[in-house]
Amino acid sequence: MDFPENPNLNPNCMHIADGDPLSLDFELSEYLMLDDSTSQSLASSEKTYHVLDAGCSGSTGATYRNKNISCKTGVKKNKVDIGHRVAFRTKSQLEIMDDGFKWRKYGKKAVKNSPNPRNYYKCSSGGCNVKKRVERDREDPSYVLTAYEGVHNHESPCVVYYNQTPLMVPTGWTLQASSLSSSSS
DNA sequence: CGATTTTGACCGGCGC
DNA sequence: GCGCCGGTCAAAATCG
Repeated sequence: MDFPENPNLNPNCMHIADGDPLSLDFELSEYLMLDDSTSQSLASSEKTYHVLDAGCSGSTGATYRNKNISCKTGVKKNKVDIGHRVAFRTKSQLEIMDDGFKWRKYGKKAVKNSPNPRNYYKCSSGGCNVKKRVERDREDPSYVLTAYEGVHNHESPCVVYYNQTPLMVPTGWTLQASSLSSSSS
């Protein structure tokens, strides 16, 4: 898989602080790796995801066509290709998941596909233009769809690195292989 | 008092 | 060309 900038540093990994206040019960049901080179071609509301098998070290699984989280304006020709996109679905009451970075909300939008508003966050660290998009699953309001865009070029404010582990799983998270059938209640 | 959130306006791309 | 839609901006409000 591609973690081009920082081999040690997962682009969007969860940095779990010790004694993390995350006591809520959410389970990561899907971890989706968005290959940007393929997403260039998206012109409709369908998008191709590469499923990253949870618990398996960074292997791209089969492509997965289902949701339409993302949209057309993800990559602008005039803008710098931030290159890295990760989306995953999390079962959680709260959509604000503390992944160790500081996020500043900069927008909220009601999207057509979903009855739920979508929130836009930016990494509040200067020079780091990683963005994050959070919305509730339209079919499962108990799930939260989170999409990261870009790679952090700095360390997390509360750094706890688990080197060479592609996916950080806080204690209490239940990872599931990326099959929809097993992810639902 | 600085940082963050809120919220409506604005902008650009795309389909018709 | 126009309208729709998603994404971003920015001023005001709020919070710590």
